[in-house]
Amino acid sequence: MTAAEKHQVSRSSTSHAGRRRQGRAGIRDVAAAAGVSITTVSDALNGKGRLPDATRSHVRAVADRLGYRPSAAARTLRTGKSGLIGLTVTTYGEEPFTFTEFAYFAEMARAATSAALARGYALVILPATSRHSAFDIWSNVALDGTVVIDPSDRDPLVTELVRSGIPVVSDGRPAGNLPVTAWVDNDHEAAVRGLLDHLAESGARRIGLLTGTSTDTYTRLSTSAYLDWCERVGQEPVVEAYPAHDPAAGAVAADRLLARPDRPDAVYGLFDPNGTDLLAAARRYGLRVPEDLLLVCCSESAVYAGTEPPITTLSLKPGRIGNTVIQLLIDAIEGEGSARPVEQVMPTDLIVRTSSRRRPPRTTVSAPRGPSSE
Amino acid sequence: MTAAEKHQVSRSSTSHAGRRRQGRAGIRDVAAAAGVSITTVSDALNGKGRLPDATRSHVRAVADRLGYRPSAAARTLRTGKSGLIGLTVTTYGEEPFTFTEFAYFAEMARAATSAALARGYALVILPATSRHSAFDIWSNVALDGTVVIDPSDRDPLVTELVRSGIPVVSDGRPAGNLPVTAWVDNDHEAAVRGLLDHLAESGARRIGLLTGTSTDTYTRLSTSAYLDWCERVGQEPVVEAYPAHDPAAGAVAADRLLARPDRPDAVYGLFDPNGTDLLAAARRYGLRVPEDLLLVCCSESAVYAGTEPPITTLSLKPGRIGNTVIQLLIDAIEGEGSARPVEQVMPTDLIVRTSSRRRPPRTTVSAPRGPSSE
DNA sequence: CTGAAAGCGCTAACAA
DNA sequence: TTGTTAGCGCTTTCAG
Repeated sequence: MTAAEKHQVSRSSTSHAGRRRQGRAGIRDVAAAAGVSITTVSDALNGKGRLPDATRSHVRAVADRLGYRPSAAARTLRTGKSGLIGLTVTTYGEEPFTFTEFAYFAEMARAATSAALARGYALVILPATSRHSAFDIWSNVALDGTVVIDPSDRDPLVTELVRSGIPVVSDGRPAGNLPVTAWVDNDHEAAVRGLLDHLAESGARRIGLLTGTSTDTYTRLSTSAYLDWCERVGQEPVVEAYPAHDPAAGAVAADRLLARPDRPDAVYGLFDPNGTDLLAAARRYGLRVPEDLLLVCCSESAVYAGTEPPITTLSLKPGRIGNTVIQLLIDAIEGEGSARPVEQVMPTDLIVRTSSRRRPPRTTVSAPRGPSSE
Repeated sequence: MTAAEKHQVSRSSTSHAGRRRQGRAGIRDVAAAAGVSITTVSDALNGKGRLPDATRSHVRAVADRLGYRPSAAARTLRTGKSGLIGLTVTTYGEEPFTFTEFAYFAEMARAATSAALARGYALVILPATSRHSAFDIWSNVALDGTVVIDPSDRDPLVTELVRSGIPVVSDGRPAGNLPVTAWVDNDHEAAVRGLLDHLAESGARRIGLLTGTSTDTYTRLSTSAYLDWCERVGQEPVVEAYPAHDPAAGAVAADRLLARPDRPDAVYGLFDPNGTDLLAAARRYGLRVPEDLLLVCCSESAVYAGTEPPITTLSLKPGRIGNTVIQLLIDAIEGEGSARPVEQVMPTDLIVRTSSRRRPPRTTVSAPRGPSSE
């Protein structure tokens, strides 16, 4: 084969003598078909350079006709940006993504996905551990940045990511002094204080706490805020703790709390299922809610609007958090690494429902009671 | 600069004369530091070739010491595999991922993520539409395959993906004759027949259906199975339909169904929130469940185990579906495209609870009733 | 305004 | 057994 022949062949096909006819059209194919250079094709398609509109639209038409799709891999290699953001939850160990269990994760992830997409990025769901299966999936995907939900103390994953130079933003303030790029968290202490005040205003004399045995920041901050509040108002703390991972344990702990001799007349439950469990326990002990027992739990679940009675919840606004996390991360990615970490504390929402109102409005009580209590 | 000098420089640094000192170590840096060639480094790290164990471990040690992370982008470009699988839900329009609303998506996505990770792939969450923001995010990420949940008729996204040669597996059978690589779906007709039989066995004389107004496959198949069943047993159909997207409409429809002159003594609701809505409606009309009204709805939500009374649900087993979808997709990706499409129909589970049992067992009734009925 | 050429970092033939 | 070389498909200076 002469040089000329070779040249001709590599023009019409994709370089290697004539084979690989089935593969998608490449940028050279488009260039050849449009009668321009590959540079012009690239510029035309990316809106770079200053080509005449005629050339631009011609190239686009040809590309369309050939069904040309630029190779993301090549673009990533060349530009160093993949448009991909990792998302992981490290709290609850191996199993990837616990969003089934907690509405918080679902909403947070949804908002984060949405926010990322709006800025041209996509989320990749990754496992909590660095070494998952045979080979490390983390280093198999080109990430522009990573969101870590609830990083644990001295999380090795975070450390490694940061060391390898990729921005990391965490949902939940990092516990040890993890070198995250930025973090977003709720003001858990203010939230607990606020809701305890609300319960006290509703007439609570002795407020109990249903908390977890683990040492994550959320549990720790919330519990100590409760203890501080008790000390401030001079109430003896009434606390039951259980391993939050275990859903069955929650029901038992709820029961235990209401079985105590110093039974509280109001309870705050830190975790999503606590409301249901407490309500069931109250029913078993013949306690009316809210007359005999005021109830609040931290949850994003919609079910608490429909229980009997509806239960007051503390919402952490996970959607807002997910969105903020993504904004900070993308800012860091695109801002060429702006040195000092950003910390953002966000407010919570107490959604007050019947379970924590001492006197529910007459109207809603009498109307539905008619047909239901036969 | 002489050729020799140039050679020397490009050995010690990363190719271009001495600059770019801050970037992560590349494969050449490792090769230089270990005193071997880059091929040897590549082989040692990937377990390819047949190097002496000494070399292998030496190279690994050096790579570790330098904090070497291989470039996923380069690997992807070279090998043509990214290890990335797209995940999208097209049913409910623009908004990416509706997993907040339906426990089905959450569980399906969780299982899919887990299954993919176990085989060395990660999931990327992508929007339903091809043209999302300014530029097309779909063509900005290198995908080895895609999972599409509930593709709509002649989905342009699916068509385009398939045309560009990437395997697509759908959760839910494709409606038009979309050219998906494979699909997985429940046997919705058998499920509906089974649950109607169950209701009839529990004593139902007139079973109503709460369905949707949209024409997706699930709604269509379930509704027609209901109508067929009615015809077979000689019951006049009692149907109320509402736009399933609108949560408020569901409650209204539930109410309408129980307000009819030909009020059913049993109801099946096709969508997740129907159980709660029907229960509320029943209460409003003074109907006891299950004594006056038998209830079943299709849902993955755990709340139905805790309602008063617990409600029988039809589970589509989304976890199993998510897992199967991923297996089929990865098989297609790694199996070099095995021609003919694979169709997989999977069974459902009817989780029978109090709401559809005419006579609940004595034991579970008397024990808890003690403390609760003061 | 357009084209040629140089790689991005890696893997896989092919040589040595 | 190890090293050399040729690209994967694209973007981006830098000449024309």
